Amino acid sequence: MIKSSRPLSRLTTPTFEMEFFSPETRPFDRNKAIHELLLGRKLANQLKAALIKSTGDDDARELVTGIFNSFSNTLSMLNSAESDEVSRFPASTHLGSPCFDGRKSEDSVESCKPSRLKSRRGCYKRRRTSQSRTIDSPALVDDGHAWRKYGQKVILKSKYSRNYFRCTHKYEQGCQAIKHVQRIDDEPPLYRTTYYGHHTCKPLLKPSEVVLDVIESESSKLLSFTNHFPTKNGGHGSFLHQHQSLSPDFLLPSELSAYDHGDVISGVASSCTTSSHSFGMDIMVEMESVKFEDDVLQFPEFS
DNA sequence: CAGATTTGACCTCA
DNA sequence: TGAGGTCAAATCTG
Repeated sequence: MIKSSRPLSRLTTPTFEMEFFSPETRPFDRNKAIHELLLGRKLANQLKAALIKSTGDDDARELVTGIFNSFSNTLSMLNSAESDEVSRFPASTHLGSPCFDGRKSEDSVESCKPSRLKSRRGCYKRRRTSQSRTIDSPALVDDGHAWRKYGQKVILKSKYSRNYFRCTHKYEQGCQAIKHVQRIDDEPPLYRTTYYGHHTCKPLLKPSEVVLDVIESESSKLLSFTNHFPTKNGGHGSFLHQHQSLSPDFLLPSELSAYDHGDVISGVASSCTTSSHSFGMDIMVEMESVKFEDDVLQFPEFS
């Protein structure tokens, strides 16, 4: 049988890629952006210190503090693609629905529906007042997770359609994380990503491994771990904000120079803690704040 | 051919 | 009742 050609409507409908990856809005270099933000924050902090010393002007100090916090918040957004601030579905959602069984079982859905049309009745519930976390960004940010698009919808009074994504591992591992992405502005381009649920899927690498990425510049060095790693209390480590309060006792010796972009470090981050920002996300930590002992990453401030 | 995307239909809820 | 969220068949892609 000859396959029917693609309907005209599909040809005329802008694809997600066309809509989101126009030349002026192609994905940006996330690491560079993070580095620039860190640099900005550092400079704001220096300015604040200088102001305190010289003028003591409260207004100026407040302004600089605001700038500093703004940098921190943006960094936090970039790093916590998935945080535990991210929503939970209501207990009844999906898990409580008659058809939820972690699916992949397209068959299992089948099992709970006598006929195709009736089948969907009651098989899913709309999220209601579940918490969510929204990030606005000038470009699409790769949050390090594998997403699969499952829908697209024209939104009333909105120029751009909303795109719906679920975790690729939804059916294999029952991961309930989803996100909605919508372009909300033209000039400058602005994308709103709303995350619901959190990733419960396992990382791609072995739990004892993290991929190290070294971001380097004249003023500072950063380590970026592009995978999860386990913590003492069974969670996953994260280093949002905390590295601001590091003890200088742990200034990094030469060990780190032995590691380079993309290195895989075997071992366990033995002493990091989970915080309100603590799972399933990329981890950025200032180079000076970690050290290696017997190839084990040490995060002293959490010991 | 398996996995991803598209898109119309269906469903829930305000 | 209709806007928005999800499903799933059809289609595409690597």
